Amino acid sequence: MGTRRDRLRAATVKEISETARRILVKEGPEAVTLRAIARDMGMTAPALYRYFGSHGELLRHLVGDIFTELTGELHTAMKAVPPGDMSGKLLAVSRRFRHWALAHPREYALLFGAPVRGAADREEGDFAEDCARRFGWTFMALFLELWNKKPFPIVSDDEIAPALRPQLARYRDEVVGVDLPLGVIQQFLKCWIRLQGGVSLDVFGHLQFALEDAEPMFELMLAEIVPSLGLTYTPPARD
Amino acid sequence: MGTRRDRLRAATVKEISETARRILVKEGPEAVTLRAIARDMGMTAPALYRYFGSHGELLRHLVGDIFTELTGELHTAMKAVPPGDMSGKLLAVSRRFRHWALAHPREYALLFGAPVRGAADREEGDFAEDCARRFGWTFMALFLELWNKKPFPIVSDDEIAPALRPQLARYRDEVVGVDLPLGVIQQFLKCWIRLQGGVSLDVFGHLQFALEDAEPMFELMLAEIVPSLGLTYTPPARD
DNA sequence: GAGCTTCAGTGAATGCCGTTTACTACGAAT
DNA sequence: ATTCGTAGTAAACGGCATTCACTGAAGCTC
Repeated sequence: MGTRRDRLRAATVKEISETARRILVKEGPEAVTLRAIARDMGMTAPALYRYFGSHGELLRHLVGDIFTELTGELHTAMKAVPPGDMSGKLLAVSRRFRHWALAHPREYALLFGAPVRGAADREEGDFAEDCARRFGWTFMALFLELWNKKPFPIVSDDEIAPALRPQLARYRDEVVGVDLPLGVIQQFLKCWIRLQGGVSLDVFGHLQFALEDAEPMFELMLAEIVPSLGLTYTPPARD
Repeated sequence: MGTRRDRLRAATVKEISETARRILVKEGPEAVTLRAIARDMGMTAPALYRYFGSHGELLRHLVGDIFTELTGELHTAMKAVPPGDMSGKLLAVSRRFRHWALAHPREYALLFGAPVRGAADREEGDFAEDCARRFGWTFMALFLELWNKKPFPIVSDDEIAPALRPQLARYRDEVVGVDLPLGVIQQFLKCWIRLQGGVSLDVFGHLQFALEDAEPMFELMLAEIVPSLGLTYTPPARD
């Protein structure tokens, strides 16, 4: 498989990805056109069809790359914390997520914006889909570790809304694949929704009507979430 | 002002808006092109420049219309509740917001999606900007009414993050224009961020990795928010 | 090494798009 | 009745994704 042709091909795919990424960062998602990419590479647009079936497919590949990068960031942040310090890990991951999002708004929009673009027509067995799943796992794994090491308070199954139970059970069985009380899943989703919901509003500028810098509100949220998981909140380290 | 010409002109503007809206709903934001609108109206695209300075301006007008419609919806929901029932009002408005968002995902994306499109380059004194402000007021007014009628527990100014205080003060003075403890503003933002954050994730499909119907999670959120405002949560009425 | 195949890449074309320009036709105002 | 403002048009420009027929070179087979 290491034939010369294959290596050249892989190199070109990589160059396309990097070019697309550069355009995305510098000029925004709508500027990531086949022609622009080809122009930057000294090629013509139709040549890109040798590597990607369509503009959308290229974008989806880009989405996958970005998901992978983000996942890597989060793992890095987690590893920089002493293994036993679960509060530290959760805070580190959450803050790194927000930080990455604000530092890469174009990329964040592509990953988590409204799914109107061609980038969103993810299909089964999709590269981007896999990367997104791995990304989701990062948080889930952290929650599982926390639950295993030091169970946090949860509600019993019959305190969960009846309409919610089968959904949580399905997610647990099909995606998580670990035997857990439904309350753990519910708690995970509650936290994740607050976390990502807040970050999305911030990145998309929907808090600017009131706030120039939403970090204190984010910390306020963390200060509420973290104790609800039986952990202790610590303010961010000074820079 | 009531000249024949003006009336015809206003009618055409209205028809353009309606056509754009219809295309938005049926085929998504990227299909709302000048040519498509003109085609649907039996015109040619350049004619639309008699009414809007550019594609972006037309979209911004559309955004304004939709904001106004949404604001109207929320007011309607509020009026359907006995005037003294503050819990009822808050729940009604919140649920109606979510309901409208899920029933109008294309419109919601245009209003609250990632601000990449030409629709987002709002300028000062913009029509869309005004409508957005009025929309924001709907919730703020509800909060003010609640605070005046039955003050909810808030934190004192010195318990608020120092970096947050001037921002909250600025928002209070410049936008709200009412003398209030900063804690009220902070509480308002906390609630609003949770509310809109959750709805956005839901509408944009970012909860589908786990949930098919996120309503129970939304209700769970309301059941947490409402008591924090000194109100009592009531489950939604059966259909 | 000759001949055949595979494949990266091109150029031209199609049909979209926003926007500009020059032009026409008509209603209103003088 | 003439003038003027204006709604609308057609044609054009440049940009877009995509398709198709083609070229040329690298790789493989005998």
